[in-house]
Amino acid sequence: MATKARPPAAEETNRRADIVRAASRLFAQKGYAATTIRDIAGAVDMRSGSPFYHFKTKQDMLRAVALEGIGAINAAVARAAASGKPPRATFEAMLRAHLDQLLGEQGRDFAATLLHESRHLDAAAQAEVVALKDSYETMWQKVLKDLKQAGLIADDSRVTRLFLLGALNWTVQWYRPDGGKSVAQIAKQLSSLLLKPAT
Amino acid sequence: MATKARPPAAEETNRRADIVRAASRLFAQKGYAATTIRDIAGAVDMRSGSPFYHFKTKQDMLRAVALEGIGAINAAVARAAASGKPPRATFEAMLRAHLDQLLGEQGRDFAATLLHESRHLDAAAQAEVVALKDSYETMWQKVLKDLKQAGLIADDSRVTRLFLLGALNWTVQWYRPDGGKSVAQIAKQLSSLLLKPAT
DNA sequence: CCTACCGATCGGTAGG
DNA sequence: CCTACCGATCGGTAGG
Repeated sequence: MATKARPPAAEETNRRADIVRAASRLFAQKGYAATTIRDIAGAVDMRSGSPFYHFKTKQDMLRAVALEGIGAINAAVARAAASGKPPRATFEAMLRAHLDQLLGEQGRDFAATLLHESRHLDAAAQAEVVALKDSYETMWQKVLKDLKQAGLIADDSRVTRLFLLGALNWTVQWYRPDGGKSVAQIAKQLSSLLLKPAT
Repeated sequence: MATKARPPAAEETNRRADIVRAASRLFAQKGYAATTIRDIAGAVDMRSGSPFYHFKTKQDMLRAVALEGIGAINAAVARAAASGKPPRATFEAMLRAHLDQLLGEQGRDFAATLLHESRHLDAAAQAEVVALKDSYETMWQKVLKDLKQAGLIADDSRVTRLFLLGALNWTVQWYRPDGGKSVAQIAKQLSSLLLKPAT
């Protein structure tokens, strides 16, 4: 009787992923509370009762979206942070990675849900997200320290980091993909604003 | 028959203001969609039907909160902008004024609702808010120009302004009044981060 | 994953 | 401003 939990069939995980993606878009657009199970079901051509075959509650869907959001940002920025380049180049690569997740087609609905709807998570899920966010911020703390040691920034305190993340996360409110600015340009501009010019 | 609209009695406007204040707190805490008319009524000791004596719809309450929010920020920052001091001092006074509205007890629920719930406004009300926001941003555009002419900042472009407002508005997410930092200290720190040191 | 459904709750209203 | 109420909608479930 050495039964292990059977790995889910490909179709099953696909349908589940479909639901999560549809939920991320609707949560990002209308907000969690204003999004209906029927909205989500309709977006993936199911009837209203069927999403509950994949998720126990609506909150579990939000949890899945938020965790995928912070997970993707974490992974992308971690990759940039580990590039082994000098501080300024590493910093700019991290800015690009973060903005790619927030503004790019792949991640933006997950990121927007993470940023704006996390308060609707229950306490347990909120704690999960906070833990991942903390480890995320540690990466920024580290580059800021490196930048300071390289003499590229005057202050690497907590508040500086929060200003930086604020400027980054606020782009969600105003960035339009058709606005003529690329993510790379925006990253470069923020870097110039914060760091001393390369002499 | 020269009847003018009778000015509302003091009690009437007080009760209305009570509702708006209670709504601002609940919208800020739980979000617009998750806040119930019964929540609001209960917070001002009314029965569930009574708020509709003062407002036609729930959306009208949101509109009142949002307009009061942007109005208060606008007024406070305009006062600071008109101080006639040199650019750096004016800039710092504007930072303090903005942060006072976002983080101070008076304005924070209105500001949070404005920042996070405006998408639930109908198109007409949204246009009203956007118009006020535009005129608000113009004030920042002007100081940034003055700062550049004074050689205190390298770039006064639109994106710089949006980074600045992002750093400011994001404070709502992390600032705790009991955290040991005053609004004035935070304003000073942001000013130092963005402007060249006074030589 | 669908059908059929339930109890709860919601924004809003009529009449006083 | 309250009482009493309405139709609509919501998250979730039983049974297949």
